[in-house]
Amino acid sequence: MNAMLRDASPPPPLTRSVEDYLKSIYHLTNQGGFATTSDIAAMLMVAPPSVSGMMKRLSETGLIEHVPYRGVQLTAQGRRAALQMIRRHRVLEVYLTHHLGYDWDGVHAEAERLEHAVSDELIDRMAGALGNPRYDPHGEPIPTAAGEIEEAELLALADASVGAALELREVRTQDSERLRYLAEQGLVPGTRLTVLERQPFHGPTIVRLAGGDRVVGHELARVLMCRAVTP
Amino acid sequence: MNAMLRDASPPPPLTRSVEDYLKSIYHLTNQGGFATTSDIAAMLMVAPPSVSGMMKRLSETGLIEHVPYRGVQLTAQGRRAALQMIRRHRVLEVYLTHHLGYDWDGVHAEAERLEHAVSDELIDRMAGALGNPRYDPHGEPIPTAAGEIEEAELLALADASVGAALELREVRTQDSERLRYLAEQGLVPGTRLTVLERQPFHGPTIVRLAGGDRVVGHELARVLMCRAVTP
DNA sequence: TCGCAAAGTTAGCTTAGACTAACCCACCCA
DNA sequence: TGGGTGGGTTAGTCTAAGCTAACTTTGCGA
Repeated sequence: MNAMLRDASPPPPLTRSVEDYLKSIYHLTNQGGFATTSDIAAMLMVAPPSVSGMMKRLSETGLIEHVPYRGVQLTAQGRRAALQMIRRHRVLEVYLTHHLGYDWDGVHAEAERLEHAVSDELIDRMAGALGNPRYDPHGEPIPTAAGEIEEAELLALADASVGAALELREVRTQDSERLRYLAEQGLVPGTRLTVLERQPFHGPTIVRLAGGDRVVGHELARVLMCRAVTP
Repeated sequence: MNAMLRDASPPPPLTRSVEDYLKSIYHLTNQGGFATTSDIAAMLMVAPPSVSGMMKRLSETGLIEHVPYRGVQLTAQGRRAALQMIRRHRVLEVYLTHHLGYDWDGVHAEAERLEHAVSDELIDRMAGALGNPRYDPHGEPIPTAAGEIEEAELLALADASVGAALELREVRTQDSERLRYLAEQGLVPGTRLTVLERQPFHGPTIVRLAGGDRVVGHELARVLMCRAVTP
């Protein structure tokens, strides 16, 4: 209605829903490109028209860029908000595992709810109590309070060539059973490994760790994200 | 509609708003009697008709007993839910002060938001890490996980008779300035004191602590809740 | 005891965010 | 090149929870 008034009011705080949408869009566009309506809908378990409606509101408030029938991308402002949520989530995951005895695999749901309620002050205090960790328990980088995030060149173990020396950096699943199994096998972020062999036709990858050799099926090898290292 | 269906579905989780209303009603009816619409409205900073609307819903779901134009009281079920919220709030306050460096007076707002997002498991872990404390930083009793709360016979310092030997148990204010001032004076939960003198006409109360004598104005003496002790 | 002020309630509107049903656009393939 | 088909959007409904305006009830005090 009135341009003066429009710009005068401070930006309202984001709702829980908006925070969730921004986070999803960040994850879906992380490798570049657009996030589609149906991908967002699947990730948040809502119906596609709910996403269309939210996309309209978010692009009106300048958090995303929406190309109808194509998809959406975050604006700089939207990206900043998404990274803040990701920082909250990952700091919470580290804090809950290190200080309150949560398992690597049970911490996600708790953090998912808390990330909408914590203040930045509390997150910074938790991070401080942990010595400002750079990675969460899954190995994913934690954005700084200033909104910087490490962009690592990662490749899935399933795509690594035989002979490569790697450090396992991220485990891209939240599934408890898979996480527990991988931890038993010694496959946690930080582990060094060498690719010994790969069977064809989506067969397993055989790797050598400090603790011995492991046979990793194709499905799991696709979620084990690694960084090349010099042996 | 259908009695079979009505009882078959599990009770839906309470919304944030409902949790806040139940907590307010608990506090307002703690000394017995009814909570009135306008008291609840003032405590939650909403308009009275919003309260009337919510009272209707809450009595339909069996959480409160509503006597129109008179007020409301919690049912057993409502009281259980309210005590759970109070446990969450108070455990959070202790945890944030003891483990994350929050001040006695700055912790309330953070706990107010977190109490709606934490799981009971997290609260129990926090309580365990603290050695299952019985009182929060204000001296208020923490309900157990089973929903039991200590009902203490407390009297305000302003009402205590001269010569009485007391233990300060609760400080019934959330105001930062007052809390800071009282802490400086050594007036925190657990402090032992003797009433030396009281000036008439709402004048100050003079008390003796281990650390010396203090003059406490009437306004503050009304929020300092004490328990009689044998000297 | 009667009237009026204060308190409580009802009626009706708003917003966020979900849903279903129905319609539209883009693109692949024959 | 022109259908289909599948994914995206629009239209319209629902619920929770807030609001204001208009009403009813209660109970105090003249």
